[in-house]
Amino acid sequence: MLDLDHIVDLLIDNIKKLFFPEEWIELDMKFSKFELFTMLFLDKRKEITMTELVEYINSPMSTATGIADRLVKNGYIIRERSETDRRIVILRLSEEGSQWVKKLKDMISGYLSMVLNDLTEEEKQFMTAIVFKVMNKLQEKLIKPSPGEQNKKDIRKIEIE
Amino acid sequence: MLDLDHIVDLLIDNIKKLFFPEEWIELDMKFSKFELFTMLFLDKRKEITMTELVEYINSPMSTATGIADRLVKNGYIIRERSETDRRIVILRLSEEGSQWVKKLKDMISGYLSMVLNDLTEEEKQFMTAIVFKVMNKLQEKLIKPSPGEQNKKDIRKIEIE
DNA sequence: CCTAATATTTCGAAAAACGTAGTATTCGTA
DNA sequence: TACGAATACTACGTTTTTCGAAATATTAGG
Repeated sequence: MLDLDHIVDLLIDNIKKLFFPEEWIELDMKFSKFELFTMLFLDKRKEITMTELVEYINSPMSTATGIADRLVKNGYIIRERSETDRRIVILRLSEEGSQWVKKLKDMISGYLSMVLNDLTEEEKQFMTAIVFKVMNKLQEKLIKPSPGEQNKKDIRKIEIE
Repeated sequence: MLDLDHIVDLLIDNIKKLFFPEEWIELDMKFSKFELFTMLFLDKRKEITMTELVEYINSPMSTATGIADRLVKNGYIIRERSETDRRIVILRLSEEGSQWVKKLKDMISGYLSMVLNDLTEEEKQFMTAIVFKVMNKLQEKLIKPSPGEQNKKDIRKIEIE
């Protein structure tokens, strides 16, 4: 009844909704995906350096500079130099930025609790178990990516031949 | 134990993975999001017109033209005129395009079946029920968006009361 | 101190999205 | 059956975003 291909199609339909949220949510996406996740990261960490940002969003430094430029210009974040090491730039959310993230997260919470409230206790329990199982399985698989894909990023140990 | 805020954070982490797949999958995303969903739509429908494409990806015509231009140029789709109405352009996947979509869908199927095989029969049953319940609930909520947002697009069947 | 390393910005180029104006074809009707 | 409106797209130019390479500023190490 629910064969794999069918489920894949269903999955794709739902992924599309994430990529085009404006089609079904009243959410004015005034941010690029980089900007969005930068804001979310800032909301979680409160203060980050450019280097930390680059590690998180996995982009070149120059891209991160552009992101910070725009977010500062539009008033969503604050950029200041570290007092102890003046090379380092520290980013924080502005009041407006915090508000925006809060609004987004509230919206997500809203949908989430709506959905969760619709489930029975038993279903909730099963769902928790399933989610953990799925995440573990994926993690496990992804920890050892296809051969030749290891040492792809972060500091490399150089093999001396 | 699993409060709402926690789940939201978890959700965001996982959404990030969808937006930055190259960080955890060996998937060379040579496509923009528009191009990607155009290919997936073509894979499902086999033949589409520009107008149908625009309806699906919800973009201006000129954007769609650009998408088709690039996909044709790179050999993933074929663009031809309708015989019966020469204004209409018909898009189809090329052999290379089909191959690429197949590869992507196979990869998704792979992860999916890996995860599903890890679940017990009981869990699978619960999951199916939960997924449907969740999707229905969301649908139900989204069918009546915030007031003033109705008749936004496409033709609606009007309920006569 | 002076050189290397670190942290970040600047600059310029390329790609993507899209508004507006234009072209080609078909439809409707008089 | 001719001709203006409607339809289906494309072309062009601008803006935004990403990002490589070179430049700048600060700190660390010997």
